Amino acid sequence: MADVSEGAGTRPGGRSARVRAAVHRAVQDLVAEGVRTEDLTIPVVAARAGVHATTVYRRWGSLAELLAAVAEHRFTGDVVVPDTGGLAGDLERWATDVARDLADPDTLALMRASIGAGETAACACTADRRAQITAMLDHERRRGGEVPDVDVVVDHVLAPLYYRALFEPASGHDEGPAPERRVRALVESVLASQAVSVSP
Amino acid sequence: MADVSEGAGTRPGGRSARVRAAVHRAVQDLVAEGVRTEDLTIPVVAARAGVHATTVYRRWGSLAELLAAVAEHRFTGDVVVPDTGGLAGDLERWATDVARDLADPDTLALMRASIGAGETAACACTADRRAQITAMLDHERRRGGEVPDVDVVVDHVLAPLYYRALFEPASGHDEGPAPERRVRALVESVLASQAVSVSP
DNA sequence: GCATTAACGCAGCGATCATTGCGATCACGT
DNA sequence: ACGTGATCGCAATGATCGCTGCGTTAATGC
Repeated sequence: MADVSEGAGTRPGGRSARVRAAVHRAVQDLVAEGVRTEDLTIPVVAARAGVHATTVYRRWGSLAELLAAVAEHRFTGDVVVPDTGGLAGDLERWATDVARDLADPDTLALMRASIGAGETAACACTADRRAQITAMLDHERRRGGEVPDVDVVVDHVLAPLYYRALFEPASGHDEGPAPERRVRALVESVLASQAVSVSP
Repeated sequence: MADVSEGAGTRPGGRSARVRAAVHRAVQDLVAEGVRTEDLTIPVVAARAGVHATTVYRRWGSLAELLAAVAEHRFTGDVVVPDTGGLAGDLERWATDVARDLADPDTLALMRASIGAGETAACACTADRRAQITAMLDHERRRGGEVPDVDVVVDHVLAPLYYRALFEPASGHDEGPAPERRVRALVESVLASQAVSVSP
C-alpha cells in the first residue's frame, strides 16, 4: 500500500520504483531482524534487496539518508484521522493506533536507527503526527467545540507514548495489563488541562 | 566531579581510570562537535583520546557498548534532587534543570547516538530520572501531602521535555520566549491531573 | 517505432576498519 | 620494596567498506 506510492521521487520509472521498494523493504526487514546498527551497512542492504551496492550509494549516498527516506515513507500516511463525532473519541482512537504502531518492534527499531542517523531522519518519524492532531482539532472546532492547543496535545498524549516506547520498553511493571487504559487516561488529562491551560 | 567517580568498574587502577576518562571525554567532545554517527568510529575516538585503538577495542569491544557506558556515566548523578519545601517547587526546579540539560546540544547529540546504538544505551539516558521523581514524591509524602503516581509525572513532565528535545529541536515557534513557562505549565497540569487520576 | 538519456550492473581500486600476537609499563598485594 | 598479573602501546594482517570508470538496460518523448 505504501510501496505503491513510491513514484513520488525524482524519476518515477517502472524499474526505479521497484528498486526503491526493494531497498526500503530490505532495510525494514533487516532492522526488524534485530541487526545491530554497526552491522547495518549499505552492502548488506543491497545484497538483501537483490540490487548492487553501487545503486544504493548513488541514489541515497549515505546510510543516514537512506534511513531518513525509509522512515519518512514509513511514518507518513499510515494513520488515517478518525471521525467518531467527538474530540475525545477521535483522540482516543488515534492515540490507540499510534500506540499500537509504536508497540511494533520493527517500527521501534526503525525509529531508533533513524534517531541515531541524524536530526532530519528523527524529525521524519513524527512529521505527520502534528498534522494529524491539527486535523482532529480542526474537525472539533468546526463542530463548535472548544479545543486545546496543538502543543498541549503533543505534550500530554503524543510525547508520553513516544517516551515510553523509546526509553521504557517492556519495563515489566505496567506492560501487559493496561495498554489502552493508559491512552484513555492521557486523553482525559489533556481535555481536563484545557481548564488550566497555559494560554491566558 | 563525575570523572572522579570512575573507579566503579572492573579494575579501578590509577591509569585505567585515566584512560577511561580520556575515552569518555573524547566521545563526548566528538559527538558535541557534530561528528556524524557513521564518522564516529573507534579509531577516531582513540586518536582523540590519545590512546591506542587496541585499548578501546579490548575494553569496550563495540561502539554501542562504549556509547552506552558514556551515556550511563553522563546521565547519572548530575541532577541533585531539590528541596524547596513543596512538591510544586521541587518539580518545577527539577524539571527546569532537566530542560536546561536537554537544551545542551552536546547532551542531545550524545543521547541521539545512544538511542541509535541500542536499547541498553537508550535506557541508560533516563535511568536516573525515575529515581529522582520517586525521591521527590517520597519527600512530599513524608510531609503528609497527597502525591500523584510516578508514571503520571513521567508522562506529563518528563516525557514532553524529552519528546521536544528529540523530535522538535528549534521548531521556531515557541523556542526562545518561554522555556520555563512551559515547565511551569507541565508541573501545574500534573498536579491538576491528580484529581482526575487514572487510579480508582 | 526510434532516438535520447537517466538508471542500473559489473569490476577494480584505495582507504579504513577490526583483530591478533608480543613486549613494555604500571597498579596492586605481601 | 618486590613480585605478580592485569592493562596498555606497537606493528602487522585480513577483511570490508566506500567510491569511480565503463558498458548495458530500459524508461521517456517525438
